[in-house]
Order: sequence, then structure tokens, then C-alpha cells
Amino acid sequence: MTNREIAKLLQHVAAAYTIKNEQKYRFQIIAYQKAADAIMGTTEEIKDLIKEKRLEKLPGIGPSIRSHLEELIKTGKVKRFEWVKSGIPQTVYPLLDVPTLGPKKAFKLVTHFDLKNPKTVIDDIEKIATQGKIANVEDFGEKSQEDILQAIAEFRQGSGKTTRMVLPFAGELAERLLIYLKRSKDAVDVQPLGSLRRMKDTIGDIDFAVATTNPKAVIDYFVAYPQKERIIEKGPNTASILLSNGRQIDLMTQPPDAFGSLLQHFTGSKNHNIHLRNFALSKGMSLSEYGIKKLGKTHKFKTEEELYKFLGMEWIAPELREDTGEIELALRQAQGKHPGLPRLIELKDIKGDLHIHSNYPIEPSHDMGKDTMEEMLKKAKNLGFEYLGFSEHNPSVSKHTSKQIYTILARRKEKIEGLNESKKYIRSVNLLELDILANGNLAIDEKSLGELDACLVSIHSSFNMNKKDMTKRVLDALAHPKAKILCHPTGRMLNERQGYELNFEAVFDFCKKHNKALEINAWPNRLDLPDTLVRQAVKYGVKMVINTDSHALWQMDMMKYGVAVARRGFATKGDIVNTLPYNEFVQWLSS
DNA sequence: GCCGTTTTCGGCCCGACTGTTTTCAGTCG
Repeated sequence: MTNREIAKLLQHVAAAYTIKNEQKYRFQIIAYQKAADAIMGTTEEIKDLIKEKRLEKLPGIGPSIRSHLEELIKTGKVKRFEWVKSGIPQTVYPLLDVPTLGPKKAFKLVTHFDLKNPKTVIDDIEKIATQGKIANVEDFGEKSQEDILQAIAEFRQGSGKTTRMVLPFAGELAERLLIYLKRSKDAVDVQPLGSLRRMKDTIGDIDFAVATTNPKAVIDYFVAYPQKERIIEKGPNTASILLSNGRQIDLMTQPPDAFGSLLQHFTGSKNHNIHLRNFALSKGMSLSEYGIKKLGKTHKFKTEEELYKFLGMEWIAPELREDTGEIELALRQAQGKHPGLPRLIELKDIKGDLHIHSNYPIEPSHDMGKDTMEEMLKKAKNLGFEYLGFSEHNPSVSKHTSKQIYTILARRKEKIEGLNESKKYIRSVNLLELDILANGNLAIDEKSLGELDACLVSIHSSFNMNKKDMTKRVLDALAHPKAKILCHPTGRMLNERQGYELNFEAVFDFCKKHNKALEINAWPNRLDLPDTLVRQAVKYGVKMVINTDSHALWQMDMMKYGVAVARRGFATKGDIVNTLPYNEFVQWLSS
């Protein structure tokens, strides 16, 4: 069972409890939802966590759910879950994926119409709604019948929040809306918030906060956005629209003197907010997007800094707000204790990009870059870098003899040396992105490797290996003295495929011991290492590099997204090798 | 069912909006 399937199962248990008796089981419902979130959020497999007795370390998983999951992995089912789900038709669960349908409505519908087939239940509901039969069911009406049809249609198209965007795409979309919203004369300040501000790797919907003294005017202006498909909801202070490209945009307003509270509230994450509100409660305060109520008086905050300070903690960078320990660190920081919050790496700390594909005619095994080395060096200088690492793919092994490969690389080395000697550009580093063959060997021989300063190594083939063999393959490749960086280490492609299996503890140990670095690849649908693994690498003391993997000039601007991943993983400047000045960097490269 | 800078027992975030209703339930973030 995958983590996703296990998380789904826990959500279904929560839904079943909701249907059975929401009041009686209200805390179990919260607990099961939280446990489901925790399992969705971890990169490690549940069966491994059980084997290593670390499952209860996940926040939200205690002795009870732990033992249920052990039973699940061992026998394939859980007695307690069967009991909770008894008497509830299987057809309820597929409907939960349709927006506006929750456990209660789904249950009412499938029992009223006696729907039995989970595989066709969405089609069945659609058909019944089209026939106008839902409007007659108690607690439903004409409007909710229409809403259900709408929701099913949009669900099928993957609209709204049913599919997620990769971060850079969401960034561009938000930029266009930001320009529109700022044109409203009633908008004093406009900020994109939510998971976009936290720079999460994928984004569901885009959230905006607006500071205004005239919320009605701002809301009316917002829902008149030209690319709007329809208004999802519209109230006096908030509204949601669906764009014609299927994306949902949420907007909230507050007066300028309470804007800090709104920024905090709408940035989230949900779990960060819940923790913060619980903490406030324990101090006799109540926190909401309006401010903090204390002894009957509501305190308003213009800025987030003032709000966090009022709670007795240091301001927390949005990238850290996932309730994974940042609140405790912010409290310690404010009290002058160590460790406090990490001093996170910033874009301006980056001194070079080491994963660059130029159009140098290297006759590669994979895709080639579009622009010349010279053009890319000029761009790198504009970005404020001191050095640039050329790392085209190795020449195709099947189409060349090793002698031909050597000739190509020797010529390329001369070219790069020429660029450096001309002194017209920032420093070039002579690297290469080498395929790791299925047997763990590098794609080119010793003589050719001698023509490089160092190399990056990557898995580009034979993904379907078991964890043990894949780990050995990677470590064998990294054992070569010239191999310094493991590229896009999990191999995942967001919204496309999961990565291959790798024993990251073993990889961390090896990298730490032999001074190798793991890449944080900033390519939009890679963002690999993922933030959770960055955090573990930081803890292990493993060095990382942040690269764009650019195949064209414009892609070199993606560095900020790689930096965001590093920040979400609590990385400081000291954890990232390409923050080093040139001389220290080349020293590391030959270490 | 989970969890601890008051606690291993006794708490558990806070609010917006909609539809179907005459005061609230359900869903969402």
C-alpha cells in the first residue's frame, strides 16, 4: 500500500466517524484527519517506519493509530476500521473527492437512491441530478442540485483544487492577478499568500489578501476579473472565483490597521495556525484574522512582526510555517535561547550555478541546451554570480567509441579554458552531467574523466530497481573521486511520476563521510531534493548545491525556486556549497 | 485519538459563506 492509499483510508475512517456521530467522535475525526495529513506529508514509506519503530514520531500518530497501521500492513485490514465503516456504503467515499460534497451529503444521497457501485457512483449521481430528482430530497433543493452537477463537471476537468500547479506556474498566474488587483483604487495593499507565499512545491489555489477600507468595492472589482469563469462565492469580506483555465482564486480583505493579522491568517499553513491559536489559548488569548482577543479587548496588528511579538515569539519566515517545530524555535529565539530559528539562505547568497546545459556540440545522450556558453556566462554575470559550471550530458555512449568521447571532451576542455583565459567572462567550471549506468559505473572512462574538473552524476535510466540495488548503484557512482554532486536525487517529476526508491540514510552517511553534495534541482517540476529531505540532510550535516539545470537562458532565473526549497528545508548559507566564493568552491570540488 | 513552556488528564482554532431554512447544518480554508 502506498502512503497515499493509507492516507485516503484514514480520511475515510474520519468520514465514517462523521457520518456515524459527529459530536461523539469529533476529536477522533480531527485525529484521523491529522494522521492522514502526516502520512501524505512524509517521504518515507510507512512499512519502513513501522519496521524501524519510528511511526509514532510522526506528529499526529499515537499508540492507537500506530497499532492499527501495523495491523494494516501485516494483514491487509484493520478490525477497528471495519467496525467504524460498517453500515456505511462504499459509494460514499468516491463522492468525497467532489467539491461541495462532504460525508453527510454524500451519505444522504447514496442511501436515499440506494447506490451500490463505487465505480459508477459519480456517474450515477450525475444522472440522477440531470433527471431533477435530487431537488426533491430533504435538505437539498434546485440550487444544490445544480451545484452538484457543476462540481462533478469541474471535478472531471481537474478544475479548482482537484489538481495542483507546480510552484513557478502558480507564481506567474499570481503575478497577472496581482497587477489587476493593484489597479483597484480601493486596494491599499495586495499580497499573494497561502501555499504560494510559503513557496510549497505544488499549489492548489491562489490566495490574495487586500488591505482596504472599502471591502465591497474591492470584492466587486475582484469578481469582475476578465478571465473569470464563474463566481464560487462572494460575501462582504471574502470571495472566490474560478478562472477559465480552471484555477481557483480566493480573496480576503481587512482594514489596513488589521492587515498583519490577515497576512498571518491567510499565509497558513492550517496546522501552523491551529498550533498558534492553541498556544494563544493557553495564554488566555484568542487569535483570528481580526486580531487577538485578550481580556475582552481585541488587539489589531498592522504587521506580522507585531503579531508574533505580541505572542512572545520571533517573526517566522513563511517557508517554515508548516508546524514542524518552527513555533517552538521562534519562542526560544525571542527568549534569547539556542537553538532558535535558522538564519535561512537567501537568493543573494548564491555565487554560481553548476548545472548548465549550453549548446556546445557534445553529441549528448539526452537533450542539449539552446544557447552558447558565452551567452550563458553573460546572463550569469547579470545574476550576480562569480562562476558558472557547464555540465552538459555526456556524449552518447551508444553512438561513440570511448576514443571519440575523449576527443570531444578534450576539445571542450580547450574551449572552456579559452573562455577563462580571455578574462571576458566570470569563471567557467568544466563539469559534465554523467549518466549512472545500471551497474553503478559512470558513462565515460577514466581517460575522459581526466578532462573534467569534476562531474555531476544522475540516474536517467533503469528506474525500476529495488531500494537496496538502487542505493548501491548510486553510492558506487558517487565513490569515484571526480563525482561530487548527485543530481535530482529522488528522480521525481511533480504531477507525473514518483521517484525511484533510495535509502536516504545510507546516502546521507556516505555524502557526509566522503564530502559529496546532493543537488537541489530548481527545474519547475522537479524541485528535487524535496524540502522534507533537505531538512533531513541539514540535520545530518550533508552539503547541498542549488542548481537550475538550465537548457536555455531564461531558465537561469529559476534559481529562486531552488532557494525556496532549501529555505523550506531549514537550510542556511553554510549548508549550500555554491554560496562559497570561487576559490573556496574549487577547493571543495577537488577535495 | 493525540498531546504537554500550566497538564500523563483534560483539554482540543476560528471564522466565512451558501442553501434551505426561519435559526442552522454542511463545507471549506
